[in-house]
Amino acid sequence: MSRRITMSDVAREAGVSLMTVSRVLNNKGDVSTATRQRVQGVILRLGYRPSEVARSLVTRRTGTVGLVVPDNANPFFSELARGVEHTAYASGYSVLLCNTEENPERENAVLLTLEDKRVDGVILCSSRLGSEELQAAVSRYPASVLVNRELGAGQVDTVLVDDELGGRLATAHLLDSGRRRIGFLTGPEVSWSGSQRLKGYNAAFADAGIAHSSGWLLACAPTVEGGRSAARQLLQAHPGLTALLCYNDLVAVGALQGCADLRVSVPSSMAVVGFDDIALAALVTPPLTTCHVSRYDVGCEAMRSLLSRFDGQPEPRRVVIRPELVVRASAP
Amino acid sequence: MSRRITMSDVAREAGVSLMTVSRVLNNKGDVSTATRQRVQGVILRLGYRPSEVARSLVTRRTGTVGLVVPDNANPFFSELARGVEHTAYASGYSVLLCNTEENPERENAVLLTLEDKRVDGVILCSSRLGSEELQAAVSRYPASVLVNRELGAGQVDTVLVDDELGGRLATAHLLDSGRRRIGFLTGPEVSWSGSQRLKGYNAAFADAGIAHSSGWLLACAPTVEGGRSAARQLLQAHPGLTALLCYNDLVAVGALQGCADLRVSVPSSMAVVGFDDIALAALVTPPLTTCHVSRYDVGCEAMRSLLSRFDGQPEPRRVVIRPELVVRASAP
DNA sequence: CTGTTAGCGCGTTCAC
DNA sequence: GTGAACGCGCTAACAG
Repeated sequence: MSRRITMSDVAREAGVSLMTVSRVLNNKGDVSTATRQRVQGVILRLGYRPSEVARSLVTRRTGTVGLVVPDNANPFFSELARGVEHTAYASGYSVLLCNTEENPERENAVLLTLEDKRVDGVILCSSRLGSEELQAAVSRYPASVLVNRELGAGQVDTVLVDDELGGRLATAHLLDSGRRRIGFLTGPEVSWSGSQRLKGYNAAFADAGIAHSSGWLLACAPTVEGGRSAARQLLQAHPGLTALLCYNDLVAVGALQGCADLRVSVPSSMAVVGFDDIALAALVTPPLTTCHVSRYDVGCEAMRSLLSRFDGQPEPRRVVIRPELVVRASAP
Repeated sequence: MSRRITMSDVAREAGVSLMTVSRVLNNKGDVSTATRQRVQGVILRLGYRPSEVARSLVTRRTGTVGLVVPDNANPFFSELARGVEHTAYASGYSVLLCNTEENPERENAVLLTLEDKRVDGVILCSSRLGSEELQAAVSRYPASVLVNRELGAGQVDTVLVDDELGGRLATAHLLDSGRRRIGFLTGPEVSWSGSQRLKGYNAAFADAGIAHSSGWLLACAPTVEGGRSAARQLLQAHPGLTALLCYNDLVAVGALQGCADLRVSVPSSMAVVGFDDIALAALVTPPLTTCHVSRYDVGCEAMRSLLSRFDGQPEPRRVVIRPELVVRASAP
């Protein structure tokens, strides 16, 4: 590769100074129409492209935001990423994608990288970090948004799914349909959203004045396999259960399989409810009853919070997205 | 936010010159153990983090690669992105994620942005650009890899799925099972992989010495909805078809729905075969026969090609990934 | 072993 | 309307 064209190449070729080139590029100051057109001609002819690296060094803005997710292969986050990228692109921002692979050390490492790259902001999803660690982390960026995680009292921009409401809706639906012994595959033990859904689960039982047992709860990996093995384990320990609430749709699909393994038929003997309403949910057999959440919208909102900060808005935004129960055959 | 700590802050605090700090940071040159430890102490105490943007300006390397995909919400690309990111991370690179949304203008726009950001390389997936345009585009980066797309003769790094083989395997399997009138939902008209699979489809018929009709082909959007409506349209136009080969698994799931709409039962009256073997494929009813391709591996290989270029390897790599037919109930 | 001098490519003062 | 200086934060040559 030959040396890249620089601003001075353009300036020399057009017979003007660096300043004039800079001015036409940024539409700043007054430049006579004649020289402006001449400069623009040279820029096109030479195929000159200003270096964002050099520009960032002086403007102290990179036009880049970091997106940190546990796993981009999980449909929840890949769709969220789409929303982030779409909104970012519309405002001229780029997105650095980082997977933590559910590993806190790696989460810290990618956050350091993003700091080194001087991103203008960070969108941190489902962080597995402790509160102090997280607080310290977010304070190192010009702006940051937490998704699926709360911290302090309105100190930091946040986009949340109202998981407590979701857990309550799902549980209430099951109770309404006459199921009273409802198991709950709660996902990763440290999961914020999992604990929120558990609150909703407990609240629904309390609302209905029905007793339940903590033995009906079981943590699991947030995957199909995690759901399958956990469902088997829970159903064997508690054969009297008549429904399974699941951390997310992947776990619910696994639960479906676990039920099949044990010759438990869904929904006649066992109702299964998921969370998220990923594409899969409507397509498995039986189709999943689940809490619908538009993760594309979650991504858009998160990016929008960053943008409003970039625009000078001083107060943190707090967006709460309400899930809606979608009733399908797995829990009619 | 207060001013960031810079190298001169560290130098002043440690009582040394900028160069010495730089040297301990990069483990270059010789520094006495005493001063090295003193400097490292100051760095930790101040929480200093070198600016990658300043460093990039002088080293002319950003430690960042661009990943351009049609749609990160498509499982194929989100898993590929995971592979790219994993391999990149292991070698200290970051990934800028860009969606083209199947729009050539947007594809050109994101490629310009990546050029402006001075990425060290680009991974361009399923490009919809014309050959000349594409040639011009890739030549603007220090390194680039094409995925799911060929260009020239071994001029550029390439990772391909052997889609012709896949099309042949799938079609031959259907012919072997006694199905002779096989429709093909070919996906987007400009799709490279679609046209390759069509070659395999034609080749399998030729191998078997069986006649087929171009009326059995129909283009469609690469989505569930696209597959559903296309399947209905094709089956109504050609009621004699006994099998449907589909551009990808999403289209195949749509085809399953289209068959259900028309009261055509799968697999007894109609066999359906997909491509890619996304998670969904094994979970729908009936489970999909499909061509398995590890898109995670595709992503890893693409990034590996970039890395070998960064390491000075002059010859382009060409990786061909062979799909494997996974036989399930939709086409036994 | 350590410091000094130059830039990397661009925007931001000021003058003219 | 235009240009000459300077600096953003850091590394690559040279000195010493």
